[in-house]
Amino acid sequence: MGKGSVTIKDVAKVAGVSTGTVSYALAGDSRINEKTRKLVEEAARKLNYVPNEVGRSLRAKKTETIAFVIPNTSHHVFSHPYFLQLLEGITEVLEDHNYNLQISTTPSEKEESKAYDKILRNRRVDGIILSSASIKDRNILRMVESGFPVVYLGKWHHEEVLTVERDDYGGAYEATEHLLQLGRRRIVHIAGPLDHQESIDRLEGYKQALLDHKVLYDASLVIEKDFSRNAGHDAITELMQAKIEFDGIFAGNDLMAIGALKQLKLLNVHVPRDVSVVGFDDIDMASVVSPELTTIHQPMREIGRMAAEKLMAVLQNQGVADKRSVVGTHLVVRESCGAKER
Amino acid sequence: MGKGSVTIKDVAKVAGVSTGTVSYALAGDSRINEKTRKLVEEAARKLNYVPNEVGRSLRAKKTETIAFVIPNTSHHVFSHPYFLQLLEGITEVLEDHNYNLQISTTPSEKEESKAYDKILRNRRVDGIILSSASIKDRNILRMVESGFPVVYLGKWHHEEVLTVERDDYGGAYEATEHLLQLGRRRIVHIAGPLDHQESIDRLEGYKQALLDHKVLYDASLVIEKDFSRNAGHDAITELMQAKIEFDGIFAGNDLMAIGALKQLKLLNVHVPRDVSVVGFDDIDMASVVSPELTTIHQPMREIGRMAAEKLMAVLQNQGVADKRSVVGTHLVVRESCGAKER
DNA sequence: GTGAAAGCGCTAACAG
DNA sequence: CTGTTAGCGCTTTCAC
Repeated sequence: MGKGSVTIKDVAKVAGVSTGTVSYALAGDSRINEKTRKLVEEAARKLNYVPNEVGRSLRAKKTETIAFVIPNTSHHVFSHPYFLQLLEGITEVLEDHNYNLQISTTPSEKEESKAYDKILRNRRVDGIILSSASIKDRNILRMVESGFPVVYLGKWHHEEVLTVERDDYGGAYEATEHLLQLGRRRIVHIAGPLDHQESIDRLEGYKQALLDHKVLYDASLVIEKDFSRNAGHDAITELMQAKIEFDGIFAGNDLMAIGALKQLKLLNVHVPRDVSVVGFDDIDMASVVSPELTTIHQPMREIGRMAAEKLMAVLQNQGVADKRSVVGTHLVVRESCGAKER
Repeated sequence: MGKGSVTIKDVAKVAGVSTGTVSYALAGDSRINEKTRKLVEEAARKLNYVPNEVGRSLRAKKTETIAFVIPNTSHHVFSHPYFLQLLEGITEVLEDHNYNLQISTTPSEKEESKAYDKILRNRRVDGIILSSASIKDRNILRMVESGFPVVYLGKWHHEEVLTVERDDYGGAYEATEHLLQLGRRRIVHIAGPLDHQESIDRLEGYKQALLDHKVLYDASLVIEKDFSRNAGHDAITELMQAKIEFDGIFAGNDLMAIGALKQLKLLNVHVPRDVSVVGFDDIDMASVVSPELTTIHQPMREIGRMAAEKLMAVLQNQGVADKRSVVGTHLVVRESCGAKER
């Protein structure tokens, strides 16, 4: 436990060899004599030597660290429960590969451009997993198309970009169809922000399901909100005030569905008798609310895993099988739709 | 956009000065002539120069990165919703200080010792925030008392260690007292793992409240579980099978309380009429379950902020005012205790 | 006010 | 087989 940290020089001195030999010995290079290797290992152990990763990184030009980048205000993303699952999936894979994970939020809107640039070029990380963002975000564009190893969590219009996508369209279609099959015809869609691709796709899935079931699309039934619980709450209030009739709700995510559920209860609208509700995400909360929320399940942890695996493959030059991966979603029928009562 | 990344040398060449001058100029050192500074800045901008942080770190012997270390299986911690709030608080502060955040999980039990050592000595981070862990964990001990800048999230027996603590004892006392004041006398405590200090303290608070209200402590009413939703569920099942009577439950955390709530409903035990339930944490879920969960609020985001602030103070040699910080908790009365019906 | 050069800790090419 | 050494990119003395 000396004062400064112990370096390879210290080990070399104690073992009575050169630093180069220490480096080779500790790396298990076959050229090093068995005896010397033991000697070096002994010295390293005695001194409690841990290689300085910064020196190593500078030399190797890689850090064995990747960043999970969260665009825009961190607050927004952190409020989403599925973020944890994503993180869990990512860390699992990184552990296997002995990689480190850095969480990067981008400070303020204004500084975003600079912030992204820094992440890309300061060499602190070897690659990034990029959480999905507004399609208007020019910085995302630059990041994704910079050539820097990036895996984007969402759909991207360019074939060469590595992505892990959910089937937003298909999930929305299934959710809406489920409501239609239950006999619902006036189905509200509480959409997420429509500058987000996932929101657009979910809206499209909703529309297509209506079309296929010969139900006229009514724009007044679609209401754009911001993915928060309050948003679901507000959506109901607004619909009621506008005296818009509806017998079903397909919410763009579970939080909004849960907000809606609560407000409906407050207004004495019975779910699922009067209104059937379906969400999207299948967060933990969905199974504890009452009535329990019927929703579209997304395997977020698996998505995290896949993204990390894909990035690892690139960084280790293994080549990725599919640039695009689409993970399936499926309907989880609980109580809020009324299907179980039939 | 040359092939390799642009270094300080490139900038120096273009600006027609030495690398030292570039470094000074970009740092805004007053010794550099205004004109030269402009020249350098211009060159840097033109080349899109971003300093290599690894080189900088090696030289400065600091990385401006801290680690948030999560002991044991990551899965366990990731399943706790408050983790996000903690993370949010930490990142907020780090952003202000331009520090990076690394999430470090410790792989397997077996490897823990080595893993901790690496974190401490590989120089990839300047300091760590350490999530609370089992009191039996010897590695935590070593980390905390290694002299490396550490802020521990929880109580520590040694005065010199920096901590941010919740008032587990006080919160538990308040929760239990609330149940007592509602006339409950057979109060079950579903405790968290008792090798965790917070679980011990909550149990102590529970006991003391009983004592102060002259209610005999009955060990058969205390049941040790693992903080998960299933655990709450199981606890109820076991109590019922053992035919133990109770009219109140103080759960060691919200997840267990929510699990218990669900199982009680299944068994047609009415909450709060037959049994009053109080949780601990005040996670988001607590306000969406039905009945809504009365619980002890903990400001996790604030705790994250404080921990990060404290670590920043140490790393920037500002000296910390209080080595120990204890943040208050308070009771949030909702529906599961029955107080609102009076 | 600026340049030259040392050196942070490490690895790998080159010599021997 | 092992030692010597250059150099990753940066900052900061030390000269001039």
